[in-house]
Amino acid sequence: MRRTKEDAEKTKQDILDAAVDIFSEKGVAKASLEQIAQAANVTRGAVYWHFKNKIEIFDALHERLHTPFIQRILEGLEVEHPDPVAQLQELCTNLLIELDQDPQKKKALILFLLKCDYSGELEASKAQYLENKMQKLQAFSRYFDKAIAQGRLPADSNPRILTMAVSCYLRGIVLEYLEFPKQVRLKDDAAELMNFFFKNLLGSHHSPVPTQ
Amino acid sequence: MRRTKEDAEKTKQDILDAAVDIFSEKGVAKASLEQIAQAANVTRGAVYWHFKNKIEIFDALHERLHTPFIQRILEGLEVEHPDPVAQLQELCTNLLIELDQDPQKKKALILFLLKCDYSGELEASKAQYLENKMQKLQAFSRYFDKAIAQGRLPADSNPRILTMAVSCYLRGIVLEYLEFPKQVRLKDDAAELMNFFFKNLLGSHHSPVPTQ
DNA sequence: GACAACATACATACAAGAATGTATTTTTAA
DNA sequence: TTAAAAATACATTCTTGTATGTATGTTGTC
Repeated sequence: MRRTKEDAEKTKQDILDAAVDIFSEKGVAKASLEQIAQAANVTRGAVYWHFKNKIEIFDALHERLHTPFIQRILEGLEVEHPDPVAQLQELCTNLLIELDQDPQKKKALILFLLKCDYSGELEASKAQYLENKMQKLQAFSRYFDKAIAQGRLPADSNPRILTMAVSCYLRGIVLEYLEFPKQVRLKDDAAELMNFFFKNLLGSHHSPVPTQ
Repeated sequence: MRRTKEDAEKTKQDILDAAVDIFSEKGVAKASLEQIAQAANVTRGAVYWHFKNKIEIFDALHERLHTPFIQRILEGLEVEHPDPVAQLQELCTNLLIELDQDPQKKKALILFLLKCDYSGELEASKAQYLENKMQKLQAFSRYFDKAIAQGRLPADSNPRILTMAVSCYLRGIVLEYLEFPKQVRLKDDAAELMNFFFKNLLGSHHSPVPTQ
């Protein structure tokens, strides 16, 4: 059933969309290509035409999620902002609130944080995953570097620890939210959670010395 | 090949130990009982004698890990301590440092946090998992309740948010550590990470009014 | 205290289902 | 007409659960 190029591209996206559903429903390991094909209203033949195997589908989804996310963090670094730490706080809060409002993103994140493990078949994908994580950490770190250059952070603050702390805290919140949405209502709690965390770092401009 | 009761118990523990290894190597979903049996130097017959199926093995491991953990948190509540929040901070720090020093516990945690998903076959286990998590949250919360009763927390602090925040932060730290031990060196960083987090809550005894 | 009678602790063998990858067709756009 | 975009068919591989075999500990009984 030869289709036009646009049809083919749509089929491919249908397969990816179906994969998100099936993966997050059954878990990546237990999801079969037959199930994905059915959910996309095609046969396994179509799936194998567009993708080499399950791993390639997974990697494609991973990219589709991560690219806009890292872009978002980097964008903030371009903009001028009086207080980089406050900016980072806003960014984190907004990311959480937007997550709460975007079911698509939510499903994809559930998949990558809860429904997959990087053992065995996905081990090769782990390298890419780590690469992405490093990008994220570096981007976070640059917010703190900016703040330090502006003398806006307490003298005793350690940017490496701060970066790690933010990253861990965010990950923990997202996980708890995805797993137990009834307990963690991001819509209401995101701002307060972030506020508590950043309280230490704001306001008390220890040494408001201009750069240099 | 009837063995004595002690032999049988040892076999059972061997199977559980092997299961930890195989599960964390291949992931729970992809691990086969044949692989576990081989790692334990028995046949699948022995495995099926001691456990109904893979899920029962998983549940047994889960219990073996969680029971001492929750016990540990509850113990702290029995002891008298001048500052419950400082006590909680110590507890968290210690838990992290001990984790770094206990390869067995580490492997088990990797399994439950990174190598399994609760879709499909493990869905029934999720209820138990949630039950355990609730116990943990309540225990954490009781530390803050104590502190509030003693007037040792800032007036504007919200115990629900605090509990959530601690829980998320801990989870994030443990995850990042297990996944990237090279980046997060708990031995060196645990105290500082915890210190940063609790800084807000200590020292500034807003209203040191005795109970009532 | 010896010896049936039974239960336990496994090992082995087998049948059935599911999933994968590939080979082969079919249809139709270019 | 030829080659892309699938559908279909097939062989193979894994796993699982269960059924069955069997050797040995254990227990009650005389």
